[in-house]
Amino acid sequence: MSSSPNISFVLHDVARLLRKRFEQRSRTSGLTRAQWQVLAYLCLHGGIHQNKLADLIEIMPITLARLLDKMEARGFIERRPNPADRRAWLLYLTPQAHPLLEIMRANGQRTRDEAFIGLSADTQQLLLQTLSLIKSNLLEACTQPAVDREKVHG
Amino acid sequence: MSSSPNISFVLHDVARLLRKRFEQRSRTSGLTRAQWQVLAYLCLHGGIHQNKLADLIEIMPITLARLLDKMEARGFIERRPNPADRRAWLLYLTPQAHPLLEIMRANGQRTRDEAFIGLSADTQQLLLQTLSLIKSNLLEACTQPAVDREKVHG
DNA sequence: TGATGATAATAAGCATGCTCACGAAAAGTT
DNA sequence: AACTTTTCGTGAGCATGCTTATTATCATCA
Repeated sequence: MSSSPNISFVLHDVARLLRKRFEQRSRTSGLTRAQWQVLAYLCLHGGIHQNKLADLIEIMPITLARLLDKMEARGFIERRPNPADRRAWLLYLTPQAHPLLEIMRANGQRTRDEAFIGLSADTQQLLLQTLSLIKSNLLEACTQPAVDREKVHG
Repeated sequence: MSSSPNISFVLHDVARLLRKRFEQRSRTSGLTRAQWQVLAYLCLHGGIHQNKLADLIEIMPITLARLLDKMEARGFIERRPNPADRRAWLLYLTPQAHPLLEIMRANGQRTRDEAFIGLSADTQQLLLQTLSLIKSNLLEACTQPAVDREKVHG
């Protein structure tokens, strides 16, 4: 690491702060960032399986299962049995989830507005492109074994 | 959220994947990303207090305390008593931490190399500048109260 | 049909981040 | 000196992410 700030650390900090700010805003609404992401995807893909949804969001199925447990307990989503495959659930938003969509969307937008002060539309566009490329590089890399250096003096 | 991918979600994904890939690489070395960050800062600031270090890394002091517990148990750092202030510890790397610095630096560099395939040096530089600006916006924003919208129909 | 393998969801257990709360010690005030 | 406030570190408890392992069900093929 050079003396200039490490881009990975900064990126990590930004992600953490975005989440923190979003959740400061959404505390009374009762949805966290991760739960809101699930809700947003589920809104577009009603009736999806858990593993498919986990694939879309790119998290581990078990991570999604835990999120869904909480959201189901709060009445925002439901798991309907799938007659064609008794292993899999079909996921749906409940009616009471719909008012939240608008609120969460607005909270996300406000958080982004705060975060992007001083950035031109072009810069934001470029940022999105750059991040998308990095994400696709990393998704590819993560599927390949990573050879660690030996413990000491490898 | 429009139909185009939300920049916050992508940013969050990239941070998560960077951490995942780094830790795939570092598994046998026994240091996680967060612990490596602590080690890197501590290398530059031997003798610092916990709260000061937490401030530098911009995490909550309690989060740092937990990290230090583990790193102390593994013999990578030590907390020395501070005769001038019995509340505060003075933090130091141990000698056996030093070989790890090089290994972790190399792992970080390799992870970044994988992540930044296809990005020009200029684009990387711009990315760093952009992220730094966003981070500073968010640090500012987080200090101010966030007014939530009312629960429903606010 | 019966064994074998793949897939859906979850369990167990860990790491890291947070909020809230607390005790001990220092610093400031009267 | 005594009281109040601030600061340092940590405990408790939660959320989200991971790896690894398990159970139930489905799919395949001999």
